[in-house]
Amino acid sequence: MGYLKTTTIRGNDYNFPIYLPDATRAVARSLDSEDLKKSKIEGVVVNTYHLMSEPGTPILETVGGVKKFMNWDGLVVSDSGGFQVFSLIYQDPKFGKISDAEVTFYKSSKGEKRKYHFTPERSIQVQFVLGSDIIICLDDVPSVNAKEDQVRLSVKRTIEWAKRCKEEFAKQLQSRKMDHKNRPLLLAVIQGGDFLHLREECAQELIKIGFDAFGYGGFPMDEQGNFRTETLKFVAGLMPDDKPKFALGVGTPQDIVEGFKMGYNIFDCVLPTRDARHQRLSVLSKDPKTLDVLHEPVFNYLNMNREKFVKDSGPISEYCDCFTCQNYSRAYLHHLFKIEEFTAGRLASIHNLRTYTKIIELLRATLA
RNA sequence: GGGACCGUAGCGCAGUUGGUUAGCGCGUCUCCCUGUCACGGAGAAGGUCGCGGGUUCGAGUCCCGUCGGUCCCG
Repeated sequence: MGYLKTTTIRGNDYNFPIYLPDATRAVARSLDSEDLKKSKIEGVVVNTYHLMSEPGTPILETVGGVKKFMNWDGLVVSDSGGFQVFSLIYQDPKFGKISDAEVTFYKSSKGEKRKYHFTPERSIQVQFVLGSDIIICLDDVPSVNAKEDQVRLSVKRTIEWAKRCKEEFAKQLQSRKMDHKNRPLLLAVIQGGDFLHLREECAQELIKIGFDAFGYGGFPMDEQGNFRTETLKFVAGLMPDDKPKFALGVGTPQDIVEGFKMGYNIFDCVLPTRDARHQRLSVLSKDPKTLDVLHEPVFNYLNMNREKFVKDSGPISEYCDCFTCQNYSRAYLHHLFKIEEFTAGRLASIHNLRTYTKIIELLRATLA
């Protein structure tokens, strides 16, 4: 037993750990697929909920799936949409309602109101249309302040739905004539909040059903904003070591290092791209050649909206080899942000993502 | 030489018939963002209202003077 260093999906090999930015609506905001490659990104996470409402499954089917749609030949993981649906509905019931059978949600955009029926089966079907490499089971994501009783129900529902997802997954494989060589992986999410016995129960049941990979579900941060170290570590320990462990929604570069130490293989997070658009840049704490990634703080934040950068002709980070740092100055980026030019978010995102992939490279090097 | 308008926070401006600790936008400075309804959110600092008189219980607001600026007519 040990850390899973690689996996093969549909004939392609992927190295672990891996960080995947969120391309929720089939685009990592402000970036195109070439930009992602510039940042050495190897895969993305798209979102079933968002893509089934826009552009919708008929169009995705016509264009031949997400990879062709966004001209991306890297790894594609599709999130089930559970996180969105539940966080919206728990936040305000006007967004929809939840029953054991299905989730009904109302989406209004540009004055148009539409009603969707979302089931575990439907989520899987749509994910096959998306053509993703890793399909995630629809799960029940309890709200941050949920009491134990509510969390227990969410675990129960998550298990039930995972079962239904697996059945639908098998049907899809059969009707699409997919075998173990060209089929996607099916990942189940372990819920249970901070109640470790519920996490344990959830993991055991899901393992019993049998999945290709497992994910940590829920919010990786507690209400005080602290990384849920204890829970994350415990949940990683519940997962089989020979299958990919996905820490959903994690995290800062430092969180990813911590997650890696716990045994997680896959990470996705909106932070680097959202931060970039909000002028918060991640920079390596020191020269990666001398950085002890496992034992030293790996990064610092740099806010580009500072007057002091007006005349700063240096790169964002002297240790960074990204497209932005090789070609543009802090002064230029500061200027672009000041005039609210979209290119600012793009160049900043390219940099932040490269910081993430650089840390990933350092983590991989520790496995060799 | 005559006339009009304007001087209020670093910048651009509001300030109603004079009424408690003078507002707004931008900027500045903090802080926040973790399976993206997120090209955003929260907060703070900063002004003896050009200057000097006067009227009034009370003046950024009214009156006189003065300095500075913009424009128009000679």
